[in-house]
This record gives sequence, structure tokens and C-alpha cells, in this order.
Amino acid sequence: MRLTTKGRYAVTAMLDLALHCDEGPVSLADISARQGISLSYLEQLFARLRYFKLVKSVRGPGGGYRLMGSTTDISIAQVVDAVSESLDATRCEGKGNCHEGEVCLTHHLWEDLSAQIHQFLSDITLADLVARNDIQSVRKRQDLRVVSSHNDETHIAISEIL
Amino acid sequence: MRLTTKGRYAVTAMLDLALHCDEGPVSLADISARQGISLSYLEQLFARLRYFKLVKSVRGPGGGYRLMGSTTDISIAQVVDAVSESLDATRCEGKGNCHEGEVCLTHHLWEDLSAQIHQFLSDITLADLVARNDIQSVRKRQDLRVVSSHNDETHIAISEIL
DNA sequence: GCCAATTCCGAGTATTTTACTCAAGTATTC
DNA sequence: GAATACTTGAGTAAAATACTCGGAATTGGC
Repeated sequence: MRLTTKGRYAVTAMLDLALHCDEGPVSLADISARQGISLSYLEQLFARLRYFKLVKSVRGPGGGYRLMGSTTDISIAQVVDAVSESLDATRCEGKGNCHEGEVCLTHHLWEDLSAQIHQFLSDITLADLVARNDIQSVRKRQDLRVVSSHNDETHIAISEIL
Repeated sequence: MRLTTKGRYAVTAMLDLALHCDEGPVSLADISARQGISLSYLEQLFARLRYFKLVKSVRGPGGGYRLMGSTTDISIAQVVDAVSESLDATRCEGKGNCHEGEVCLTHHLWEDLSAQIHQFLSDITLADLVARNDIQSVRKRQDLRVVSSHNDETHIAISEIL
């Protein structure tokens, strides 16, 4: 599990895709313009997202990308994993050259820690983010003087989602 | 919040330090030998750890590094933050050049997500890892036929820690 | 059938980060 | 004063990041 700006770009792009998925296929040019990510870079990211079957492409004019499946099925961890390959960063990969098991101890420890973060991000889906996004939109509109008094089911505690 | 191999190296080194902190100052040469991390690289990492007041140095023969404070006071997040500077990876840093707030939405969203991971790692201290490490050590020794029957208070459920 | 939009694909590249080497200097203990 | 170990700084090779560019393939609309 690696957490870099690359994964951040991918999550942002996927979220943009999720926000506009009901308007037909979304072109990378649109995402590029909206999110300020280079088109060619998006192409590379989506090549991996496609390879991992998180999105499907529609070629030709009016084409673009669609989510493969529902937003409730795609987790943040999947997106991050798709674009950033996992690496080991240890010399001892089960080769048994650790003195007294110490190296392996910290090694496994970090792996477990990494797995925990992975699990954490696996529990958050695009749908969760979209829902939360809606809340922020509502909030923004409320800040702009429009006070609506109906957010009963859309009012989900943020702390419950994230 | 960035999660790369650099932070992993730092956590491993700090954990090694925590494991041997009761034997006086720990030299980087020892950590280097035990954990297989280059001495010069450790020097760079510990320069930052020192700057962030996570460790203190003891110069001269028999010197090395000590933890600044107790293992219960140092979280994984602190260690990771110390060695990896945070970056933004967005063009709009509050400059207001986001159309209709969309960019800022995903932007803030990711920041909150990152903050959640940060909080997650803030809740895990070196002491937690040492305790967990002891458990594994005990297990290893048990595998080696030495069965000790005293782990009453050191026996903390792993799932409770991580 | 042609054209334009769009995905696809590969090569190349500048910048940054990573992980490390080397060398000199400083403080401390024995 | 010599050995130990931190401290500092310069430099560097490899990898990852974040693109650019050029072109090819696909397809909807005219």
C-alpha cells in the first residue's frame, strides 16, 4: 500500500467520473479541464484503471469512460492499488537472512500496518464520497443564503462515513 | 500525509530504537546492521527525526540516539510526518480558481481522507508496536520450544492495537 | 465514405524523490 | 589524544512522477 499524489490524482479523477456518470460517458478531456490534470497523464492512469476493470471505455465521438459497476462497488483502496504498484522495500523477502528474526518482525509489523490502512480505504467507496460531496454542495448552497430545511436523509454524519 | 518506503524505513528504525532504548543510546551503525538500512540514509532520516524532536542524540563513544520521551508519546504518524514533507498536488491552493467549487470539493475531500489516515496512524504509538512485537517474539520463542507462561499483561489482543 | 472526437499506445523527457556514497568536521569518552 | 559517534554537506545513480508528443484505432454523425 502506497499513498502518493498519484493515487490522489486517480481518486480525484474517479470521483469526477462518479459525479458525472449519469450524463453518459465522460471524456478524459472533461476531467482534465475540471480537475486540472494533464490529459496524457489521465490516459496513463485510466489505462491502469481499465486494466483493473474499474472503468470501461467507450470509443469514438461522444465516448469516454464509464464506471465498471456501481459506485458502491468501487473502493478507494481499489483505485489507489490500481495506479500504484506495491513494492517491498526490504532486502529480506522471506529469504531467511534476518538475524534473530528481528528484521522480519518489523517487516511483518509494517505489512500489517499497511494492511490496516488498506482495509480502512477498502471500507470507503466512491458512493460514500459522492454522498459526502452532496452534503458539501448543500452546505455551500446554504452558505449562499439558500437555506433548505429538508436534509433528513441526506444529512449523514461525516464522521460515520470517513 | 504521504505513505512511502521512506516512512517505512523511519518507522522501522524508530521501532528498532524503541526495542533497544533500555540498553542506553543506540548507534545508527547498530540500526543499520540490524535493519539493513544504509548508515548514511539513516543519518538523513534521523536528522529530521531530531529536528522534529522525536529523538535526541548523545555524542561521543557509547553514544547514539535516544527516544525523546516515552514510547507511548510517539505515534507512527509523527514519525512518518517527520521524514516525509507534505505536498499539495493541486494547482488550486485556496486561490479561488476552481469552477463552481468542483475542484475544491474533491480537493477538500481528499484532504479529509488524508486526515483520517493521519488520525488512524496517530492512534498507534511505538509502545503499541513494541508490545505487539513482544508478542511475536514470545511466539517465536515458543516456536523454539521455550514456553514461558507469564504473559498476562503483555498479552494484548493484536486486533485491539492495530 | 469522410470527418472529427475520442480512446489507445509507445516513446521520450524534465523534475522530483529515493536511497545512497563520500568526505570532512565536531563533540565526547576513555 | 585517540577512538567513537554524531553532524553536515556535497554529490549521485536509480526510480517514480508528471507530463509531452506523435500517431494509430475506433466510431458516431454528416
